[in-house]
Amino acid sequence: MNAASVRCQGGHVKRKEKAAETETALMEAAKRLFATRGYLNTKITDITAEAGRAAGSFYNHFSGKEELLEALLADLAEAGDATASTEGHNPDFSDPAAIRFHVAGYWTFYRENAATMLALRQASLVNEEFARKLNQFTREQLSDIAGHLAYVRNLPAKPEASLTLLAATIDNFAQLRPELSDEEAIEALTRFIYRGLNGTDY
Amino acid sequence: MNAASVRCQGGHVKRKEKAAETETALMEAAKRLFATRGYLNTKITDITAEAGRAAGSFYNHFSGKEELLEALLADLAEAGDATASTEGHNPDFSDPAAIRFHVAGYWTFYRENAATMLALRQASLVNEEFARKLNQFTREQLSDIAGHLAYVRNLPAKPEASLTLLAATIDNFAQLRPELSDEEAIEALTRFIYRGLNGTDY
DNA sequence: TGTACATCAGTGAACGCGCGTTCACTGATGTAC
DNA sequence: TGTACATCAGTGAACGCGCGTTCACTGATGTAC
Repeated sequence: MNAASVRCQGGHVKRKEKAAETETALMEAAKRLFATRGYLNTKITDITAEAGRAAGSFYNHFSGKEELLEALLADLAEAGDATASTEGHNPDFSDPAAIRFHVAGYWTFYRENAATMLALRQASLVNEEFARKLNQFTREQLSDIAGHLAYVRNLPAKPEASLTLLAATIDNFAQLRPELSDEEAIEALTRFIYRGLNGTDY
Repeated sequence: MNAASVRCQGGHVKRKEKAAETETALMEAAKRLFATRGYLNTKITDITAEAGRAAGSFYNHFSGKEELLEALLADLAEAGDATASTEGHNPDFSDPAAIRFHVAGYWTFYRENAATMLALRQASLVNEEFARKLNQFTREQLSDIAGHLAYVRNLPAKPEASLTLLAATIDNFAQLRPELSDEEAIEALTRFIYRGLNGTDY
């Protein structure tokens, strides 16, 4: 019955499989709890209970909650890279469509990984190390976009500052979760950012 | 020598005075610590030590760290109201000067109360109650501005959403503390927001 | 004004809760021969 | 293939640290007469 107790031909695979199952079970359980009660309010024993394992089992896989979050961040970075690299996208930020494309990409990325994003933000407040890592991650995500600003003729400020303005807007707007549908939110952000960067409407 | 041991004519004032002194000493100590190590990382015994009092003294004044933060929030609200009410300001957000005025006001307010703002944000992550209170406070601060949007002919989105865009931008930009002087930051924000709201440059 | 008692702010050692972390143990899986 | 031993993932009770919170005590201040 139990999948983990089925013998498979090759031998010496099942033990690692079982361990891997437990590890992902812990990570998934953690994400679920982070989403509802946040990273800081989630205890290690909450995670093991949610995953249906004993408390001690946690330490077979992670040295602590921080290491689990690092694993989630690694997944996030992978997902982020995957999204970014599959794009043969339009980099011309004087074209509203290009901005809309990027806004939509960020929006859905944030939506799909909200639990981990929230956890990272919370961890950053308490842990210097995570503040650095999250900062680094954000900068990597933005590096792609930095180049796109070169297409804009009349930026509102220095390129560096303009990029920060763009990031600040979209990032905080996503966190505030205004009472708008995804489409409305993406449209509002696109228009505001397009205007802010270009100084004209479309 | 010690101010608290000087007898004053009226009698029965000194005891309350001393208590008040200790209370403000605790609040000031807390703000200092919140600014450097954050609200969540600051222990009650850290605060009493920083204020030069015994641990037990804390509970003569506050039932816990939350209540101390509420007191800081009350001060903040007072300061916010004072700033807002002294203004006979220009409400026309189709005029860049009006936007600049408000941006500058928020910017310096945030700068002067950074410790409490940070503490509130951190507390909100862990404590539902504070999330509501901070939200309420922000909405009060914004209520003034909501009216100013009526002067704008061609908003980027529904008034409600436009207001959130404005708030998201300025708020997160302040938190990110870009490497700009105050003047540059205010100018960059003003221009970006003016454009975003009006759809034109100035 | 003086004396005796009451009250209050402040003290700091001690208590105890919550939770992270350990560790001896179990049973299943893998390995050696 | 079978047997005996080794290894490993998982268990959960127990331990102990950190820190919030209490409380009996002190000395100063206020009050009553």
